[in-house]
Amino acid sequence: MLVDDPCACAALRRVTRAVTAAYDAALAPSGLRVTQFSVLRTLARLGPMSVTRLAAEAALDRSTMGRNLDPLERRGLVRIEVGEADQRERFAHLTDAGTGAIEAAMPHWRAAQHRVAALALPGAIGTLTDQLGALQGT
Amino acid sequence: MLVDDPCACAALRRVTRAVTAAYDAALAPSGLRVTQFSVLRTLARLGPMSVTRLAAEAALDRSTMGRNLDPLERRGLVRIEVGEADQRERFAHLTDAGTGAIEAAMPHWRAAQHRVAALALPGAIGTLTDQLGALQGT
DNA sequence: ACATAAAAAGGGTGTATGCCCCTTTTCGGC
DNA sequence: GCCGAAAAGGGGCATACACCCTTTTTATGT
Repeated sequence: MLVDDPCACAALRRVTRAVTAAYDAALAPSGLRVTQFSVLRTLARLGPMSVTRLAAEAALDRSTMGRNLDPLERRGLVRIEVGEADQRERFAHLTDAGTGAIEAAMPHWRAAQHRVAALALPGAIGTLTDQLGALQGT
Repeated sequence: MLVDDPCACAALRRVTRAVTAAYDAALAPSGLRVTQFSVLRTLARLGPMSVTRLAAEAALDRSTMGRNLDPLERRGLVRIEVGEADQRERFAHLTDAGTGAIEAAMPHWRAAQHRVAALALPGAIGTLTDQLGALQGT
């Protein structure tokens, strides 16, 4: 029945779990997961924005991003405010505590980045991301 | 603060979400998700085995694999039985319906494999998996 | 033989992810 | 200026994932 070929998706999911675990372990002292760190970093890079925009930046479902913000808001790292111009929008703002959390986490994140870079050929992940980016929104 | 370098983990998670969505869409006619298809395929390849062994094969947490089996058992694709020699073990068996589900899903899965292979350099995912496999169990 | 260590699984909790439906609010055409 | 379409979000549902702690069962050492 030819079921012995490796599944590209299963392989990718597997390696992603391993990499996520490595980043989460590295970031543990900061109390952030890599997913949460990424959200904070996006807000630091691009400034306050709506949940929809934040979800689009991360290529995540809107409702997923909304829920991912919950623990960050509970911990006071992010503040959610009703949009001024458009009252439907909820704007996510990085708080001072959020900025501090990023700064505290940065060295641990960089350590994880270097650990992964030491294992994978430079640009391997970037190349894959670019090539498979075509699947986005399929 | 140097927050502009792309996060390898975030990039990997993102591309994995896209690939998973593509496989899930391709497999939709069969009513299986790629995660479920992978579990069934492992059972077809290696025969009945305990939850712990199945989790180890997939490099997944034991409790996660236990819960992933629930929907498959509910749909009658997998049967869970208490181990004969070791009564602590729960053996997962592929049912006839499970075998049929794999066969029905195979052409859709192959289509997804080809679609991904057409976008990514051959072996790119395999190479990455091998290189980053060192993170396993860190 | 018995006490203890170790393994297998289950349940609880928390996060991550996406879909669908519903309400609120805005926008566009007329 | 009104009315329907479209967008933003929330809540419900289901899956995916991992950690902890507990219970059951097996293995081990003396």
